Amino acid sequence: MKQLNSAGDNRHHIGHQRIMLLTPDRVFYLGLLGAPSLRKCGALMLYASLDSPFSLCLDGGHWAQRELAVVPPHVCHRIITNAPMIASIMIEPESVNLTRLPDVFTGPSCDETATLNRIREAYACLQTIDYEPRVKTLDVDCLFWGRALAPRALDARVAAIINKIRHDPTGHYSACACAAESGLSFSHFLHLFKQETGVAFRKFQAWKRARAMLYHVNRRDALIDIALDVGYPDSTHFSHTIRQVYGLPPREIFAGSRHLMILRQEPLRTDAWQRSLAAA
DNA sequence: TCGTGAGGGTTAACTCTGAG
DNA sequence: CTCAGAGTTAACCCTCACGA
Repeated sequence: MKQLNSAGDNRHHIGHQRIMLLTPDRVFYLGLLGAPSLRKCGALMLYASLDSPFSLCLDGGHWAQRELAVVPPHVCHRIITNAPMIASIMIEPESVNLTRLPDVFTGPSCDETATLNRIREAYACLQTIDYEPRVKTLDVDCLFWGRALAPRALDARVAAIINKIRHDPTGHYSACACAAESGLSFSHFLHLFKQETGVAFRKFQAWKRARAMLYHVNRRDALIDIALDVGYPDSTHFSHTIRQVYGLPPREIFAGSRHLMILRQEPLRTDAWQRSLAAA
């Protein structure tokens, strides 16, 4: 396994292993991008190039060439790259204190080169893993940002509902039932939920369900089976929603993910991983 | 047969306002 | 801070058609 460098251009370390780390609050993806049309994810997105820059268009605005870019949750965007692989990181906005994120997310004061190098180093480290370990959000945060990201303080009643959805995003939760469970009226629950999370209850649920698909992207079953497993009523609805969120039809996503290694849950332990955590 | 797209009706959810 | 009601919105669900 390779020892991680702490500085300098490390792009030569990154091989061709496609990898995705999945925790309930984070997705770290290194792999094919395809040619997505408009996409709109419910997570805070960070894209990082591995070699050549990519082009990004936010909310129908101007195209910009970038090596590193942040897209806020639920913002329509389009991304194009000629590079075979791209790195992307998704952070569930309700899981972090948005005012205490690393510089790259919060403002122009970020040292882009250093951040890019750190991300590339982290992915290079991930690529040295030769078995399927289990992942903890805390470990991955330390690897990528050098520290655990500060959690968001949410109203306990909203947090309880969010936690329930996090544990089973494929389930169906009516706002009415959730309100009753929280001891709130229907209208106040919806109001409080949006106030706390910044997103409407239904939108939140729809995103979590679309996100749950990621756990299945290297399966070879029929899409209808996967759609049903993820909680969609049929393949039509599945196809439509996934295309809206990821900008690609499910068939294309699954075709591009056949050789994707998926790491999930907890805890994750390798020599290189331990070294990088110790150095962080 | 399977995956996808489009259209239309239904209904749950959203937003706003006002009141206790 | 909480609740209730009314009007609006959009997600859901169903059906059908088309192409591979």
